[in-house]
Amino acid sequence: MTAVQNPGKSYYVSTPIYYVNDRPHLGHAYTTVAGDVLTRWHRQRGERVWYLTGTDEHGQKIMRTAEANGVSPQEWCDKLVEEAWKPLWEHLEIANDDFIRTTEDRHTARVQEFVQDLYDKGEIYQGGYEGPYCVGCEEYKAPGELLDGEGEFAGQKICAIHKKPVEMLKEENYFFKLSEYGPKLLELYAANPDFIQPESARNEVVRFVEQGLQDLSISRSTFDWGVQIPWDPKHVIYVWVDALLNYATAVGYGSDQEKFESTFPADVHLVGKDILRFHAVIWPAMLMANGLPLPKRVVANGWLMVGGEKMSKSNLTGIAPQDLTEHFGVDAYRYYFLRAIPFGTDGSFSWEDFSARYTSELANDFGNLASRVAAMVGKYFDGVLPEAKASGPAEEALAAGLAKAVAESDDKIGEKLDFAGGIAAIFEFVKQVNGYLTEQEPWKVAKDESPEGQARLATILYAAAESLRGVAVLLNAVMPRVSGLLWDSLGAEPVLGALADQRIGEAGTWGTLPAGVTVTKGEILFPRLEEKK
RNA sequence: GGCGGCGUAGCUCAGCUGGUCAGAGCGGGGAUCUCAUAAGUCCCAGGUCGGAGGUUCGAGUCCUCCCGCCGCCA
Repeated sequence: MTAVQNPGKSYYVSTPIYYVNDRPHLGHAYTTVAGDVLTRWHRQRGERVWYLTGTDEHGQKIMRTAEANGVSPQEWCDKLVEEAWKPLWEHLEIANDDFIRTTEDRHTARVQEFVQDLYDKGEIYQGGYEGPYCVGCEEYKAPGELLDGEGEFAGQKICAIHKKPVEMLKEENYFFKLSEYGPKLLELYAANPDFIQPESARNEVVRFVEQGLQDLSISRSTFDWGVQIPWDPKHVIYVWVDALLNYATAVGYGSDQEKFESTFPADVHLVGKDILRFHAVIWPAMLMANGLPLPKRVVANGWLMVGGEKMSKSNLTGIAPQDLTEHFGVDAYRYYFLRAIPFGTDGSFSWEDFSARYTSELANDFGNLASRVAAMVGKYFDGVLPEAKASGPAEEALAAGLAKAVAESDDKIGEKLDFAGGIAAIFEFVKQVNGYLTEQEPWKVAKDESPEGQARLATILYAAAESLRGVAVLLNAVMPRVSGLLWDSLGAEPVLGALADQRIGEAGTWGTLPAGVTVTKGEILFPRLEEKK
């Protein structure tokens, strides 16, 4: 990690600028939840944070989809954004600071300025182009990467990704001198090995750039759903150039310099593997061309495999996030994908695995722990958390376990974006607390009515409750609602303040939860799942 | 067609530069506590490490070929 150069700068994370051609699916939600956990974590470190998401609404594909549905492109986007995208993020408790739409004036005006700047600097020139074009990909294809059509498309060339016929297009286009940035990009990758993650993705990008870059066609004149080229309004700006700029326009580029300087560039651009190249090649080249600072990291997450069926932009499965949250709940949903699949690698998901982890990890290990501790404080101390006056080695071991969980999860979640590893560290501690209770047997100690026995009982239950306090703080970023329930159950808020305000750095400070708080049993954290389905 | 990568216990996966590397979690089986969401804790896995050769004193761990997946490129 490099030292912070601008102390007042926000930790800035973006989701991909999602193409709003259709409703969001599991893959979109996976990336967005990851970014939400990452930013919530950094907020709990006490940092200034900016979490951006938004939608890419231009391009031929959207135009045609809208046409097919008998509405204007803008109406189509409005409907999807308002009825599907924004509601899903609310549903999943995504705490984004902004939601930018590329059809908004604050974006389009700045995009024109940016492109005009490049034009004025000689980074853009006019040229002609003719070739096979895939509407699905929104890009020209090299003849060699096309497949021969079969069945209804027999005799035609089809796109290898979309399996649909390509069209021969001829355009007078404007080109960005991307080819000149190959060496600089390779230098960037070499000087910053972490710029692209994971490593497998990085290697592919490096190899791609090493083979030599072509100049990028950045205008289209065959349709008009886009941002006009300022000096030649017959053209609209290539949708990806338009879209990528959201990461700058949304944080004040060209309009609010103070905001821009305190936010830009991004610390982390989260992307799917399919759009990695746009973010790791074109985007930094665009910024270099206009003398703007480059993002710190572009991190690609892997594919989710469902029952062996891979999901992708062009192969949507029928699974909506709501199909899962309905059964498992939002908190468990947020937890599951990050816990079960190492971030950055492809991973398979199944209903059965989700169900198994829910029952074993969330309900039995974690939820039940909270339940048994609250029940005992209620039963033996009338719900008033007693003081720990007889601590010993067992309690020291617990405190050390919590400190370790804090350190490990902070490094893994907050720095390495290893959500699975970080969550595992927290749950190892949960397991340790269960083991502690089994060894200490407070239910037996409770029968010893001597002062020593009662002091020991008080100490055990205090230690268990204090452990849960730490767990609530650490899990808040991942499962805000349930962690809040636990926080309430511990009676912590009146004395310690809101859960979201608890600092990660202090989460391991043993003895933070003061004796005397009112512990209540409260709502079951993770109810057992219904047998159905 | 060229180049990554993958194929390890029922399931999901760890196994860096070759010699406790045959593992973890879950499921399953057994024991045990009883505070708790019939939850907790402890014990039990003998799987030809995709297949066939080869290098080596010794190979999931290196080489060759083959089979099956996946990605990038052409």
